[in-house]
Amino acid sequence: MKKQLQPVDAETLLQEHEFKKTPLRIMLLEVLSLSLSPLPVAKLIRKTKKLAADPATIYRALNAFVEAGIVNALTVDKTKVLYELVQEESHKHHIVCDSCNAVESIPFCVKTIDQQAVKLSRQFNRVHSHQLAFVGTCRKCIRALR
Amino acid sequence: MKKQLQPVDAETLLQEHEFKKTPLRIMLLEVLSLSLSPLPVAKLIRKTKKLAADPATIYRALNAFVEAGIVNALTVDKTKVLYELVQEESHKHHIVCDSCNAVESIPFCVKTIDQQAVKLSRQFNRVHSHQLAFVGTCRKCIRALR
DNA sequence: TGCCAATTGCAAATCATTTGCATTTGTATA
DNA sequence: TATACAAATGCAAATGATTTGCAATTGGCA
Repeated sequence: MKKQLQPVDAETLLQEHEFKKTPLRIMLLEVLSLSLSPLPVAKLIRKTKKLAADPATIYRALNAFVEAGIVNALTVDKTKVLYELVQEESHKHHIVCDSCNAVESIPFCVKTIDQQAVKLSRQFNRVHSHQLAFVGTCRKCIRALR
Repeated sequence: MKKQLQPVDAETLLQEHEFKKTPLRIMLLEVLSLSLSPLPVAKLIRKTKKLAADPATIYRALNAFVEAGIVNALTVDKTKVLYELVQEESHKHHIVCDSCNAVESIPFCVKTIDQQAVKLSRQFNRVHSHQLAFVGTCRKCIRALR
């Protein structure tokens, strides 16, 4: 039942998306792939501090990854953005501790989420709120765009 | 079946929460209560421009309302925060157009959301993504806090 | 090896939001 | 109705994360 964490082959991933294999980008993808939960930029900066990369460079890399669909940016609230590698497997949702910021993944997609999913998360016993927003394109815009 | 929009009694609401009944705060609550969808700060500034209130004052009012539980701040993504009056009735979720920013409410709570809910939204025909995060307090923090 | 575009570092710019502080305003009470 | 005090406001300045311009560096390919 326990899922084995397999480090993604960062170099291959970069190559597939026509990115250069730079030390920073490789390390970013490795850190993300080895993390059990989505990470904030601050933590990514710390985890790559060996490379002493400029924050601007890290932001640029993350934005490029999100744009390419390699990485998902999860906005928990105004000031809390977390990055996670997009995994082949299931789309994930998350539960965040508003005290220590611990993040746990809930391996259900919206389709099947219900109170059960929350209960299944054993690390939490109080859920104060949740935020859900779908993003898409409305008909008016689709018409206007063509 | 059509829901009638009833303007909230802003003054009573303010009084109940021990806020002073100032013109700005009254108008903010009225604008929010009359809106069919959550509104960004920019729009709230425009809708209250008669009062020529300082943005700082509007932010302060909104934060106070959120803190008091009168208003809900919905974070769609990093740079898109929408405010809505908390209504007695059902907890709502939303679908946002990433092109024109139109927002539509989905009158289902997570408990019952599934593909059906998305289909029921007639204004949209492409849904690119959705973000869901529960916020709560994990056991570790609850233990630490007492 | 050499070239060119992608990536980076650094500094400066951005921009929404917050904060400090003096002034004004709402409300409770005499 | 007048008085007093905390809440609310306006204004200007600070904040702070993220972005951008630009010159220098680096990775990948001929």
